[in-house]
Amino acid sequence: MDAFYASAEQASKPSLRGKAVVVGGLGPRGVVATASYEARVFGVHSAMPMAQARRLAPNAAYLVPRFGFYKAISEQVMGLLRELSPLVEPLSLDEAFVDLEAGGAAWDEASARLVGTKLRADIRAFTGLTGSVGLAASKMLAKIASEQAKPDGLVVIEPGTERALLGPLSVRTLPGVGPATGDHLRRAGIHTVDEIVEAGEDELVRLLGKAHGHGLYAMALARDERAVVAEREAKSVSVEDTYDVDIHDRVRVGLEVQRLADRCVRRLRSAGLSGRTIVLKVRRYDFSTLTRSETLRGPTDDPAVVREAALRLLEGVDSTGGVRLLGVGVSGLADFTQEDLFAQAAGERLDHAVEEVADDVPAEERDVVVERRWVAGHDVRHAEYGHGWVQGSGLGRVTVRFETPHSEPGRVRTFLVDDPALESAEPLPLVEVMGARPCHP
DNA sequence: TCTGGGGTCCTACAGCAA
DNA sequence: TCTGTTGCTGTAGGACCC
Repeated sequence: MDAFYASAEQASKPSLRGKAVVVGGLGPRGVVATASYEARVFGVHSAMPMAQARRLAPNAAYLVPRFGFYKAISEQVMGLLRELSPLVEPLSLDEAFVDLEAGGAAWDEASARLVGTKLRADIRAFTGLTGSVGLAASKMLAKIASEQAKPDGLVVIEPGTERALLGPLSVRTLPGVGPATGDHLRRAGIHTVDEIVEAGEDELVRLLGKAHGHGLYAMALARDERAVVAEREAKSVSVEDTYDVDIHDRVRVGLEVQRLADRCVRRLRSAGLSGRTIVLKVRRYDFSTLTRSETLRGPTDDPAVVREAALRLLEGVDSTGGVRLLGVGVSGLADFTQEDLFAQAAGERLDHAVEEVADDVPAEERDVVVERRWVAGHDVRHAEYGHGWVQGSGLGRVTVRFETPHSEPGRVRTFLVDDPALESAEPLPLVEVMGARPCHP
């Protein structure tokens, strides 16, 4: 999907169409998740600090991501993909590999092109959004093709043309080459894929280590035999929070760690999992990050056990100077819990306590309900004016733009934050209900 | 007002056991 | 019995991806 979160917001809010839209964390330490193509013109891009984005594009619309909304759209798209083949490997909410051969949907370039074209039309019809398709003989090449196809396009890499196409491209095009590896290669005088091939496999292994070296050399030769894997089992579950202001108080750090442990366990349980290794993550005031882990004798999904392990790990961490991020994770997962009867009985008592303490709402969203009731970008309904979305709030006021995915750009009105006529609302479907699979986020 | 959140995979090293 | 090798497990950190 092209600039997925931002496009979904533009489809949902007519007044934002054709405008610069930036979706991401709006707090003092937020980063950009997605920038619309209009915002990219100003130099705004993913992973950029939000503060920098605001300097570059002060007039863009800044919105908090609505994952539930995006997930509903994503499920529709994934449904369309599964009609093509049982082998669909989602990479994220907005990207997936499909093995067209396995589905019998395509067997040569012409049929593949036809399938891709129809898919793009279907995505547009069912979601109102545009997606790009890359068609090639391997995952790596399909990915590169889809990048080249963006936005709103289709690119086929024909068999036999792969090496010539890859050769002049930057090493950064290859999957697995990020900033660090890119720099490493650059210092060795290797800038393009061709130069990787020229350097030779031994040199690459010397530079990057065994696994990475062999892997990258194969990729440079366009050799990629990785299969499309439909069902991937999770290997770890984790939660983390970055705080608006560094935490110095050791007691508060301990409380936050316990909260995170509880949240992590709730996620673990809702996935029907338990795990053996508890991981504590701490990012200090200077952005240095450390992890501490402890492996238990058997897997657990007991909140008290995870909390205590996380606190033990915290004891060995120096937090002088303050911490900006805390995280708790569980790995070594099993799809069962292996506890004796006594532990289970004790666990049940404690679980009860946990569930009363907090529902499964992340801290930011809880704040939203309690303190900042109106979140920029979220849908609302007004008794008199109908459906709209929060454009901004502050100083006891909330500004709402009244429009729906199918209306003209709407008008803006301002209310008191506690106006009884105003209530939060669910997102409206992006495509008017028709046919068998209406978009119903 | 610098730098999110949720993951995966790889490497290196220490300790232990065969 | 001592020593060296090998392989596994646990731990920590780094890179990468969306």
